[in-house]
Amino acid sequence: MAHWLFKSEPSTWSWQQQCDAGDKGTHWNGVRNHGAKLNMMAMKIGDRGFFYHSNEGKEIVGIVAVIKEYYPDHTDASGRFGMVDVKAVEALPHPVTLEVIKTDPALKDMVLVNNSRLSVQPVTEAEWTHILRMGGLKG
DNA sequence: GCCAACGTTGGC
DNA sequence: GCCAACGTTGGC
Repeated sequence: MAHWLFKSEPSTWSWQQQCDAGDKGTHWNGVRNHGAKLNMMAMKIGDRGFFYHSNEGKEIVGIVAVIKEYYPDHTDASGRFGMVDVKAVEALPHPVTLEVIKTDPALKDMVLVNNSRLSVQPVTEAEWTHILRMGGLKG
């Protein structure tokens, strides 16, 4: 199972809103970047991803699951981009901040550190388990 | 609010 | 198909 990181500005779409959407989940629409698109196309149902708040907070606040694989984004007039559906799984008891991530040698190769503008990113198994423990889960 | 980094657009 | 110009993102 692959792991991912979804970025969102809380003022546009927050973790709280994701939680309020419940098990039905929501469309992760609005992605207009080919790198992010390729990552979404690689997602399978059941894959997990971190939910990261950009600009405000700048921290990983929760975990989402992919519940629908890549399909066309009806909000994209050009028809070139698609989206997946995700639902909230659980919150991190201790959100992991960008500041902490940047100072941790084990996480120095994270895409979040090296290409912070990419809105949907892959996360390695090592990074995933490391951050889960830092966040207070499974550890 | 500023600005660097990056992606996209469009003229050639 | 190249590349300059432009717009957007997101950390600071």
